Amino acid sequence: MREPTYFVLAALLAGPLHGYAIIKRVEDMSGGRIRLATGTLYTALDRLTAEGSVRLVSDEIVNGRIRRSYGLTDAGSTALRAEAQRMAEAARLVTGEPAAAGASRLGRKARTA
Amino acid sequence: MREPTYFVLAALLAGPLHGYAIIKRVEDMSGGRIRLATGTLYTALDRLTAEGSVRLVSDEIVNGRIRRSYGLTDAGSTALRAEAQRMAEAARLVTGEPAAAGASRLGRKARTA
DNA sequence: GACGATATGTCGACTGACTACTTATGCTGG
DNA sequence: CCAGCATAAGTAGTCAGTCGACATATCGTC
Repeated sequence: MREPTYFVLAALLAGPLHGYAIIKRVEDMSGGRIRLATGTLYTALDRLTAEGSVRLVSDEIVNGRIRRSYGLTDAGSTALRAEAQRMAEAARLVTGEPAAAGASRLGRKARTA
Repeated sequence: MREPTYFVLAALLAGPLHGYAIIKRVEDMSGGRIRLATGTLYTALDRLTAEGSVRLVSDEIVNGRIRRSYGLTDAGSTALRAEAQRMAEAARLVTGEPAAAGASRLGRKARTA
């Protein structure tokens, strides 16, 4: 899973949002670092919907225009948490920080560089 | 940076390795989860060399065949650590774990979303 | 001598992200 | 009053990176 996809799912953790709101939320969550282009967002939403990580939760008409809200499915939530675990472990390999609880003896930073 | 690229750099953290050794090291580091295809590895090494994250450190002849060893450059090491930081932060958004080491002495800040 | 491990490398296909563009409304300032 | 910005949803074309398959070569072993 690549970063934009990950952040789209993460943005929906707290509840369903519509497209534009996802863009804003991701920008906020990432400290302004990640700015999803609409092309990235909507193709990602289509893909995530097709694979069952996300689902369309509402289809309202606001000001004469459609507003689609997307939410995480159980599968999406599970996939997101699994991905977060993988990322944390991968990061630990480099940062040398031990796992918070139940640390598996991953070698600390090697002295030899 | 995508996962295979990240692991190639991470494998070189402890010192230079040749191509096949990188594949084995990555498999080991990731608990068998990541198996680099040779196509992925050698194109990644070419790309990383071109962008200055990796450099060819030796060109030995072993058993009549060339063996190329690659090592991290300072730029590569910096990029890798920066990436690990980003990944750790992104993971934290989902896992909800606070920053592990170094956070304790700062004293807990008020809840920042 | 066939096969698996070691070892390096190329090529074409595929996925996902990016840039750029389109359409449309509401609000605000000059 | 209309220019420009924020909001809002999308499409099309392109590009980068990964992957599977293939090619080649040596060494040990069965």
